[in-house]
Amino acid sequence: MNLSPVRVRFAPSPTGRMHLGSARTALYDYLLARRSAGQFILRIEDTDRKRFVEGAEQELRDGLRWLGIQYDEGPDLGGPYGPYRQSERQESYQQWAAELLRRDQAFPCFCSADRLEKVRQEQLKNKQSLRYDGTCRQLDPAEAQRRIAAGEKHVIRFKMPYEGETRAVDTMRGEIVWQNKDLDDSVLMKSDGLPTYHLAAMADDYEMKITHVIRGSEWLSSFPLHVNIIRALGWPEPIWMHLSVFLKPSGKGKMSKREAAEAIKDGHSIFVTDLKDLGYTPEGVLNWIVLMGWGVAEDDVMSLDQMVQRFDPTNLNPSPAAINFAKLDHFNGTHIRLMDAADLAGRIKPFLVGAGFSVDDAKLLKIVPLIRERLVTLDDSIPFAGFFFKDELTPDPQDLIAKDLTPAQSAGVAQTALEILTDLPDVSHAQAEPPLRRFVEQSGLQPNQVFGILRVAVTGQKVSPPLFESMEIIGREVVLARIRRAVELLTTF
RNA sequence: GCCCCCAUCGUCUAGUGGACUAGGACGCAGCCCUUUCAAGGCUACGACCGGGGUUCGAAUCCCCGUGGGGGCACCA
Repeated sequence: MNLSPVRVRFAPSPTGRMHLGSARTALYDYLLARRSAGQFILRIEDTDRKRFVEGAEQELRDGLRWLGIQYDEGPDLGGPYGPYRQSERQESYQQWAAELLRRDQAFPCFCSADRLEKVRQEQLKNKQSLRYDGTCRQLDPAEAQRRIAAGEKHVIRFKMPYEGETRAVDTMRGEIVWQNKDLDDSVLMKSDGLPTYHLAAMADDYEMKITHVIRGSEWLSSFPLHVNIIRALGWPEPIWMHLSVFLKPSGKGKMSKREAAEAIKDGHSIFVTDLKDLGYTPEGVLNWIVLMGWGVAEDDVMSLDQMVQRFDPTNLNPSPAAINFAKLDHFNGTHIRLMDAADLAGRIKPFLVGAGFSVDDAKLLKIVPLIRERLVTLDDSIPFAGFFFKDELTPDPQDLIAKDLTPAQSAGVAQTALEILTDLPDVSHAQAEPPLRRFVEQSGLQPNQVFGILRVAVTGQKVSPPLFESMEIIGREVVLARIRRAVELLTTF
């Protein structure tokens, strides 16, 4: 691929939450920019005042920051081509619209919403394609001028050629050809004086010197409009890539609101900040989404930097991809296992604190190696490490009874173990294991019967990190107290 | 109804005319390891949508079907 520096932009509209599709587009933008030592720009497309959502831009920025996708220019950072919010660039759009009018590549349209709707119904009835019928395109320019001067409400539409064809290249798909007769005279400037995406995005891309446009495939249908606007104004054309959409897990249809809610019920989510709260790591999420639409032959576990090294946009896959949360779990667990203890401890701590535990850092650092390979999400640290920070445990007495043993027999086992441990200077792994193993052998019991009782006694749960390592961290006094308590529970069962 | 895009294991994908007995990953199943749960190791199962061409040779190129997806707003 060509490695001369690119300028790419991630241009979301602040109309909702940041989802996986956006994150992946931003990631590809970032990878391409870094790979070529170019710039990655964040631009906010807020020309729709009706759909504006307060806080959406903040969530976008938080999401990007959390993922580690850093932009070089943006609304909060500034940059040489600002402002980076479309609402702050209105004069520019008005000028370009005027220029299009001057070049006879656009026309004012006075059609009312009512009339347009009637036309649409008619077309629907006649099974025709749904598009503007060209009424105002025929208007005498002087007449149109008079009506504008008189203050009549109007929009500006692009004058799409009636004949011939439009050709444009998408790097993932090659050349695409449209018959101009199938194309529409789309609105460029709304009657409120604000531009539509079509004009605003093209003008910004031109003024911000964007070289590569990476966007969702939902833009494929307005692709010919966009290249025609660019060509009408004589601007240089960027290189285009239209990314496939994400399909719901079943593979049938794209992610919907309903499906998003379904995922949340399942302990997953398609929203970036939710994933963070659920205990997913940026590494895991990034590794997961980078591979949806792009493939590597082998070694698919990658850090962001490794992705930068390997990313090749000519290898992107244009077909839609079904979301697979099991794979997110896999990548998240894998990256957790790759972290060093201090790093992981720092990430786990907020989850433990959030669950109400007061966390001792030194202790947590010792716990981390024990639980690291058991975590799928950071959130899993709560069941695996919580008991280390509890003052008192109340195990279910039922759980203290070993398989094939009576409560009384189980109590006897616990009592013997308690005596063995009491005689020891400490309950370190090295000190505690040999005598307890000897006890298992002499008693003729199964290891899991003895250790099972102790596990529940010491950790309060049937599933836990390794027993001896856990006891060592918990410490002699607490371990003995907990086993004593278990004996009590079993004898009064 | 119209326009456009897409098509390899259940899923994400590698594959750019001969190196394909179609590779990897997830999941699933089995085994090993093991005091629980994991992790790890090994093994198994599993795909070129269909039909026509082009070619000595096609998963790969072309056409047609079929299936899937996106769009057809004064939303992005």
